[in-house]
Amino acid sequence: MDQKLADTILNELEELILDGTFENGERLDEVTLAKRFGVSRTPVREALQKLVLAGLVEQQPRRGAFVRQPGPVELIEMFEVMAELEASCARFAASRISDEALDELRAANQRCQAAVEANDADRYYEENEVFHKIIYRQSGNGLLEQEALRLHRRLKPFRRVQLRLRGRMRQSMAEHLEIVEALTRADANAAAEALRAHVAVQGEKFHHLAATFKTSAA
Amino acid sequence: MDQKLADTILNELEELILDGTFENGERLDEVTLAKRFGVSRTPVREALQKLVLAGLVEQQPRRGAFVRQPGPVELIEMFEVMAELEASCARFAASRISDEALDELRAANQRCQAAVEANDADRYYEENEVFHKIIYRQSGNGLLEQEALRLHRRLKPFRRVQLRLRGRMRQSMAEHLEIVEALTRADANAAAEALRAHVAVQGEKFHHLAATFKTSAA
DNA sequence: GTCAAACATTTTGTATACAGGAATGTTGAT
DNA sequence: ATCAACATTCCTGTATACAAAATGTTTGAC
Repeated sequence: MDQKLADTILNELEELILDGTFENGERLDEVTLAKRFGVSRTPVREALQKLVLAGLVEQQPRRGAFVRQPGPVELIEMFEVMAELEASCARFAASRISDEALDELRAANQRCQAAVEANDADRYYEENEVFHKIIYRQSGNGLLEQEALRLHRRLKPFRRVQLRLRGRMRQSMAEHLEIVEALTRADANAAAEALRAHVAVQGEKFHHLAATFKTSAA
Repeated sequence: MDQKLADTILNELEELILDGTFENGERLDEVTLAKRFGVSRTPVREALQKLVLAGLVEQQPRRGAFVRQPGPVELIEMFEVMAELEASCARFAASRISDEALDELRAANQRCQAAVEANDADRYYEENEVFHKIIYRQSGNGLLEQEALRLHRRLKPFRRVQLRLRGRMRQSMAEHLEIVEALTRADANAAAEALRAHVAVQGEKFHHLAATFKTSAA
């Protein structure tokens, strides 16, 4: 039924960090967490180790583990890499995508369109995710797919924000259509370029938004 | 001075796996490893967890940890992703590389040339690594650099083999020159394309070599 | 009053002890 | 002889105990 205790702790902790429940530099005390989850320190330590590997937590020897929310620079870097990874997925997918997957892509896109017309940002967000994940999968490269999913997940909280921008959903839709078209033509370069631009715009929009929001220091 | 025990174990284990000291499906018994390294099970477990995250070890719940050498399919996938990552590095580096780094690149290339003329494969291998790592760094994206370094390291044992092929060093050199030229012109697409091809060829050569070597099953 | 040193406290890192599940071997029946 | 059920044993996962290091506090000297 349930997996290892350490894994459940890992998931919960990850959620708590991504949700922003834990502040940025906040210290993650092992015994406190252990008590909070009602387990011993051992599974907590395991979870922390993995979070370090995932980049969510920084560990200083003999000092402890600290939440490590990405700063502006790292966010830009993550969006840049995301754009490159997705471009690569599109490049491969252009020659490898199946007809069924192309249909699924179009279907997802139509659901996106419906969400735009209903002005349903949540719905759009969900279907957009489906759209992108199909392309990851259709890269035909399991490793690339994994890496893309990993970073996608990491960027989730930040990507969501930029949909609030006026007209962003509509623009995003147009970009989707261009991507599908390029994939249909099996034009690897065009597909890669379209997806790269699509994601890069997300990064820029987010950056813009963050700049307007924050008056606090970096 | 010395880091955590668990980290040294991690490094040693990683080395042993990459060196092929441990067979593919080989089981990694915790107590055996603990005795071998003269420590308790705790740091060994930590190291194993991290190796799982790194993809070198597979863990089945309540069953144990097993060495997970990549099969032919995964190797191809890794080389493909490596090519894409390096292409991305080149793309960014084209506009971000410093003049000093360009000089270093040319210098490394000259040392490569010297190694070719001396027919010194080991020397070439080393300088080639320097060459590539400069480009990773000059992508100006720390995350991308890290990812590239990670996969580079993972592919190390497999990349080395293909240098044995007749004329490969000379061909590789020519490709290096093309890369440097594109970077000098700040031509992002050309640089990306050149590096992608350069790495892809490595993958193909390796694949070719593996096919001729192995009569054993996959 | 301030600075420094020693001590106490807290917390990480490691070792060991304990519990439950999986695999293997044995025994009995058909 | 083969198969199945059971018992034993081994190993993983978790808890706890111990050691060392770092931080904070108190006390004493200047």
